Amino acid sequence: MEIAIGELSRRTECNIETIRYYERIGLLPRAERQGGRFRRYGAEDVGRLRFVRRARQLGFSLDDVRALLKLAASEGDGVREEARGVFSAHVAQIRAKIADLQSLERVLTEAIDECAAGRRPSCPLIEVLSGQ
Amino acid sequence: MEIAIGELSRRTECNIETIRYYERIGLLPRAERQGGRFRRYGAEDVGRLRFVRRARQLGFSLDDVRALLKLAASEGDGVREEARGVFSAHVAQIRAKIADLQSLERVLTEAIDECAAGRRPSCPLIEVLSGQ
DNA sequence: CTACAATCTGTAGTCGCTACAGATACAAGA
DNA sequence: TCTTGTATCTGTAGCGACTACAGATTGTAG
Repeated sequence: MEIAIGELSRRTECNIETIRYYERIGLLPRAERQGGRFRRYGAEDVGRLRFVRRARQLGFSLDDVRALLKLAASEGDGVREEARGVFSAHVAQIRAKIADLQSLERVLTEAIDECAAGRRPSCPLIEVLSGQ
Repeated sequence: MEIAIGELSRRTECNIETIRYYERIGLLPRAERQGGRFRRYGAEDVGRLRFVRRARQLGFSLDDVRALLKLAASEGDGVREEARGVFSAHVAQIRAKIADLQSLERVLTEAIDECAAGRRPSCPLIEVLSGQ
């Protein structure tokens, strides 16, 4: 199986420009060129890029993805622990982000409710921003 | 009251570079210069920049902040409704983001638990990324 | 007089793409 | 044969919201 970049893009649902970008930053290995010009890919490349896309969908940074690719390629007892480390750290970040957003939501919702109540002479939304 | 940029930075807890950036992109008005060189600020500038920083802490984009600044400066019946529109749209975005992150959290946590259970021969974390 | 802090302008870097411009190669249709 | 269209190529610039310099200049304290 030998496919061009357009076909790889279709199969992985990854933008062509993004594929070239990943190659440029060294996340993907440099693709072989047909006639020194056109990139050619095989089954392994499809798998690797799908892996990358899936990790990105799960919110991992490209640096994380790099580490995970390495782990996926290596074997041994340490792999599980290391992968668990990357995943746990990521989940911790996500939880922190969720907590942040929830407290934002609370403040904003309260201000909107206050505004809807319409008791105040000036707009409570603007007041929230103007300070305590 | 006439203060320099360093003092403004201290009073608003906003980076000096960021203040200059805000001026450059037209979010803040161009500051008067003392001797044609050093920026000078007054009480109104402190208030405005605090407003901006508070809005940013609440997650509003700079474009939103621009709109909110305009609303805060204007008077009339429309202000409340317009402010409510900006706030509601923002809350909706935050809720969507929270939902996204929660579903990420679920997927990741399940994978980690599966890994901890240790029933599988290969690492479930890597498998999650490798696709079904 | 000298040292140091504060300020100035302008530019480049961050992250993860995305969108061009302009060149080149190849196949199908008139 | 010529034209049209598609696919690819490289290289660069843009997004948002800063942040971090370099290198110049000015103000203040000892």
